[in-house]
Amino acid sequence: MESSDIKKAGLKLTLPRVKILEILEKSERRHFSAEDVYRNLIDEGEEIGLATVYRVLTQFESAGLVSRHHFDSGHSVFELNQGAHHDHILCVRCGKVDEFVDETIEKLQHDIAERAGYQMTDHVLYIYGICADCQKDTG
Amino acid sequence: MESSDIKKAGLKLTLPRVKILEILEKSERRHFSAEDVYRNLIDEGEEIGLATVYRVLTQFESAGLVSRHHFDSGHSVFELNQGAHHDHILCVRCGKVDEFVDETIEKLQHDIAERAGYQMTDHVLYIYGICADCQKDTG
DNA sequence: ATGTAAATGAAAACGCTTCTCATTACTATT
DNA sequence: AATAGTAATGAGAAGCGTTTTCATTTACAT
Repeated sequence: MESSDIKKAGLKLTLPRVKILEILEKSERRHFSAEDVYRNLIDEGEEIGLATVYRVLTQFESAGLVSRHHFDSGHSVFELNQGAHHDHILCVRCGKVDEFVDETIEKLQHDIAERAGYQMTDHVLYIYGICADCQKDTG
Repeated sequence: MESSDIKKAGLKLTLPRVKILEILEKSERRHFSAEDVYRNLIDEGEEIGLATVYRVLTQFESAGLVSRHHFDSGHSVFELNQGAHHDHILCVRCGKVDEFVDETIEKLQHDIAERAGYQMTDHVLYIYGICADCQKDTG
């Protein structure tokens, strides 16, 4: 994933787009809200508007560079598309996000869709729970 | 499910609550947005505010009478809790909602949570696709 | 009947996201 | 390197679903 991907997506190479892609790539974090990205930009001294962040993230999504998730219903979370497909498991206490893959579940979903007469286009699987750390904290 | 369930939930028996529960019960529809419920009330000549609809649905959710889903990220969808747990498969063209249960997936989710050190509290599984009817319509 | 706390309706506020529009910047062409 | 033409940007307003506020009304225990 590099700036050339921006051009491949048919988007002009502009500072906001390059900076936003950099933030998604360089951070050890993997999941960002638009606000998260915006604050990172401000911290780096970049004067990029929140509207632009939303626009660029949406364009990146259309281009297949990032995925958008709706973990908790309140706001969107963006994640750079790298590595294979995976689902998410989230801590309802601390907000931690882990990832997992289960081939059996993947296959079963296709089977279910087929049996129901649907041509499957996508799926969403979130597991919510209390992570190991949070279980220790409050019993 | 009857009005007595409202009392059991520790809620006073009021006209808005009774009417809303009625709508959820009587309709052949199973999934309602707050707006859907509100419009049904208006159509029946009830002068109940949208704020009340939201409040009552939220209370019903806390009481375990209804479940709230976030199918498409835009708005919440409510469903009366009756029958067993099930997941949803949705048509991205016409918005149809079907339901399914898969014990294997249910079990695998628990296993995954356990393996990741999480104490599972909930899960969300939505399959998106094009339903049989919509496949016919546009090929 | 009566008192008290809970519930309601209307409107305002809210948080996240998108839109508007005047200005700026990128890229292709000369 | 200069220019033209289109796309991208920033700031603020608007949009949308939802929640809150607050004065008024209602249900329920006494």
